[in-house]
Amino acid sequence: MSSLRDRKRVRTRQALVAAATTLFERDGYDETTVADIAAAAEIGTRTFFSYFPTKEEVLFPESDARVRAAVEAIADRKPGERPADVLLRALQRVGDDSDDLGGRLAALRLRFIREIPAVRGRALQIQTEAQREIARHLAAAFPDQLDEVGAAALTGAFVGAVTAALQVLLGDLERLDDPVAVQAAVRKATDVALRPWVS
Amino acid sequence: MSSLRDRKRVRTRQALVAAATTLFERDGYDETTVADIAAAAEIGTRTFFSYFPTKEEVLFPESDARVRAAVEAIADRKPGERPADVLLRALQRVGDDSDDLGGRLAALRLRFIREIPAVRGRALQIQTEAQREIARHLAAAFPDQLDEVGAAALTGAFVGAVTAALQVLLGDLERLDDPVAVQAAVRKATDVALRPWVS
DNA sequence: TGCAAAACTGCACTCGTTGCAGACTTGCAG
DNA sequence: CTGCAAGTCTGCAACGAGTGCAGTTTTGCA
Repeated sequence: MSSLRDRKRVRTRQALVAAATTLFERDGYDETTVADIAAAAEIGTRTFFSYFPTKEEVLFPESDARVRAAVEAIADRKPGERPADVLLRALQRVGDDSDDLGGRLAALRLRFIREIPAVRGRALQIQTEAQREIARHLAAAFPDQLDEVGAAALTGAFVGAVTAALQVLLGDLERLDDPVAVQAAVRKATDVALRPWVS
Repeated sequence: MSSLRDRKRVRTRQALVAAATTLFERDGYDETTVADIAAAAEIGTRTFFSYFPTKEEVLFPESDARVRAAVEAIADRKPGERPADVLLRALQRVGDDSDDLGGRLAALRLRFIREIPAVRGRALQIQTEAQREIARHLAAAFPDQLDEVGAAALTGAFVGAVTAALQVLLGDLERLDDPVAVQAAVRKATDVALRPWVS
């Protein structure tokens, strides 16, 4: 049961994300201090760190939602599908999921991943962890065809290909805040990167 | 020509890396402050930052050597080789190169990549940049068979596969400071990950 | 209503990192 | 060899992220 305590906690968390989004949009990442964000959400500076362990983290709330989507896709496999097919479907579902919350946060995230090393680093870490988690589930789903290492290699190849392609495609975009263009880039990246396996 | 100024600068830089290595081994990453490293190398704390932009960076001197090796391998291609063949050779050469300087720094690096988020993040960034550079050269080497996006996807797939496999294999190792075991893991990772392409 | 657990907060502190300004070195032209 | 311009080294002051601590408030539940 979600007690009052829990609901309040969720509300405060969302308030922090909202406040951070607005401030980041207006002033930029480095120019916005944690104290600013906390004040805008009407909590003490110290308390911010009981909701998010670092300043970057506020840009990645719900980073596990995508993983859950992929894991679901693996669970939904039909008999006879091969590992690569399942993985392909899982990653496509993750891509579709990327029209994130409202989009403002997502746009900021893309921008700061370009601009701020600390944010880029965190994003890469999250991706790496997600990738490992997916590989684990994939290995579990095909115990006779994949060991842990093989599953990791396969997943790494797919994710690496899509990510690298996407990076080039997004690099040419000047406006990251146009969801249509971003979505198109994501789709094209998966298409190009995974074409060799679809055949 | 390397003037006295330049030679001195190189020497100081090496002194910093050496001092950092020793201190990191003795006290750990977080417990060693930049001031400690600077003092051990007999320079002012402020001056440290004119040699390395951040504390992490001291763990990655010469991060471009590996890239240069790969680029060379691409340049050395024989007529008739296909992009995947060339890339394969390039990555194998990078792997062989990994019995780094003396090995102490390399062992520390592996350990801290596991333990310290900031170091892990930086390592991933460096890898991403290296990957892009390699992709650019690959695209330039095969202008009629690869565009920028395709080259990035191919490179991303290879590097992603090897990295993910390596991560699993190294995860099972308890002693990162045994160069033989690490080297074996690297070799096995490339073998497993790239087997599908070798056929 | 009362009390224990959990949450919130300010305070003081450490550390990485930066801007600034002054002192010192080196390279080179005369 | 002398002197000047450029490059280097340094301490100092400051800022922001992040943490441990201790005291206060709030909430859940008996």
